[in-house]
Amino acid sequence: MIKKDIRTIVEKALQEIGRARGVALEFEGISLEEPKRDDHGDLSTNVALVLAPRLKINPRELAAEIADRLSSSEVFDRVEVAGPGFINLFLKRSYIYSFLKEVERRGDGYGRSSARKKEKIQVEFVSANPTGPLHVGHGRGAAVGDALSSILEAAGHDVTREYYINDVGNQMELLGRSVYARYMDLIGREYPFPENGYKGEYVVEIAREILEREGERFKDIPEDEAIPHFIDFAKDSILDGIKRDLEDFGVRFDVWYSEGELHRKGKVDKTIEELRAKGLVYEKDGALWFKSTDFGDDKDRVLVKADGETTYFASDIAYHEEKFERGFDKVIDIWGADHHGYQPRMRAFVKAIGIDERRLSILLVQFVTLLRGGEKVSMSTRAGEFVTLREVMDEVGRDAARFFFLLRRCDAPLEFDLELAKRQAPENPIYYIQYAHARICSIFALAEERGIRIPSFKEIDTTVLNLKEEEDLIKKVLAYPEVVESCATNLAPHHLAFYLQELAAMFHSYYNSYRVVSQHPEDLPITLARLYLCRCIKTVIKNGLQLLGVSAPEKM
RNA sequence: GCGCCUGUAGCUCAGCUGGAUAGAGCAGCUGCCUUCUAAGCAGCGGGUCGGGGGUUCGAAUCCUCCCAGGCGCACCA
Repeated sequence: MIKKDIRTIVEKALQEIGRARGVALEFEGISLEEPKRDDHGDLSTNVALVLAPRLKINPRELAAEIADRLSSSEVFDRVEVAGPGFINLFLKRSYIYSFLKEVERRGDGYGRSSARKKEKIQVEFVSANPTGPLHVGHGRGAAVGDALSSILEAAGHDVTREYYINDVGNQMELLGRSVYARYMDLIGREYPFPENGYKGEYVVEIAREILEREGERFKDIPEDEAIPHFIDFAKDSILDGIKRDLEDFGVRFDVWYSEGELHRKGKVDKTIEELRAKGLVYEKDGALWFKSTDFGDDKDRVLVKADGETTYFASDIAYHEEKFERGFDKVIDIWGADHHGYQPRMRAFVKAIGIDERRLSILLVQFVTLLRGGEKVSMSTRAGEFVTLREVMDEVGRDAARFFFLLRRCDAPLEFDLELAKRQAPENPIYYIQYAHARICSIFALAEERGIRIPSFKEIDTTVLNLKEEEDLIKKVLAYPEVVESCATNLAPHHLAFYLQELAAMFHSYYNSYRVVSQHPEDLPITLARLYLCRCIKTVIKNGLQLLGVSAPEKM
């Protein structure tokens, strides 16, 4: 808010100078940011450094000229030129503090904005095959995808959360056979367990469930006739479990998109035909290939195998084409890092159908290493020994799980210490933020007990908030909308987690040094102003945690 | 071999759309609960930003080469 305001003022000054010199000066490529050091002002800009070469004058000279014009504005206390030509802007306290009324006015909506250009964005995430329960890695993808979606919504976009279900093909076949084998086992028949079959305990449970419901009626039905039943039953059962896990994890999808459906309505064939019409496919060794190398991939890819079956890639490109056909301006895929090799071929396809590549973003989420008291918990998908999202949620709770997943940049591997995540101790970062919120709530409880209502902006005198700590807190609170915006443009939800930690740290420190609710009646103006400040902090923490999918408890 | 990701404090990591003296948490040590929640606060120590070269007024950030680790390189999904 403040930054936008100031930017406009600086732009105006530039225009004036440009006009005087007969050159068009634009703000593009220029930074306006909060310096780390206080003596560099509330905001600092490098305009002069960037534009001076274009005017062929000394940066400091240009800086002085700009500073001179800026100082006529009443929002600045003073404007200084420093270093090689930075312009440091010192804002009037009254000007900064006046923005605090926005926090009250917007309330739960503080931090939400209407984007300059509202985009229709699809975020596809998790999309785990319905061949087994979600594991921790999927959990990370779910937390990141959901938080990112919420952030994009807050930034004013129209977001669709989507899960793509690979419900056809070899893997489903293998799943069905695995369950079938376990079923035969249960009724005492000899049947070889498929090679590379799904060995997890859940497969046995599904077989047992079928036995309970359907009895031994598959005993004498030919294998080929029986297996489709097993596939369908297993798929539905696992998918139900996945949906339940995600729901309990607080992740809700707008669309569950079935790969089978894509085939049934002929979209896969259609996409292949389109490529054929463009001369981008060819036959070799009995298979049909897409010339992805024409678009930067390092080898061509098979769309239809020699046995006539289409590949996973074929349906995936059909799906992606349809995403754009459905009118999404931007498509964001969140993949496990093991799929990164897939990126060039998908991008190749997008380019092949003439879509601006920038409309597709692919976020790679790195692996999660689980630790228990510093020791690695071993996981092997192969052997069916992986820790499920459900187990982690049950052990550490939903809030801690979600928060831990969001605490790292998503393309960096994550170490998740289960002991730490559930410890109710200061070294656990999740409680730190929630605790700040709860503390504010309890301050409010005390105030009300003393008959002091939590004031609105017009009931306070902001000039009594003259402590350095208060000023810093206010600036931090006012920076929140920009943080949300930056998370949205950078597709980086972890920034919000860090911001909230910083805000909580500033609050805790303030809380320990100063009293909000004073015992002395003559301090009422200060009490009211501080209560209002707390109210703003509380709003930001609550709104921020909500975007991350973490609760903001009133008591802890 | 090729490609992608990563390399920052003892550990886990921010910072990387270039900005002015590189940050946080944890671990270690020292203090703080008759006052709004000690799940908290204050203080102390800790760094050749993997290495070399380059671009720039300015590089942890951009380019390049090298080194180390992870992952991927199917007519599997």
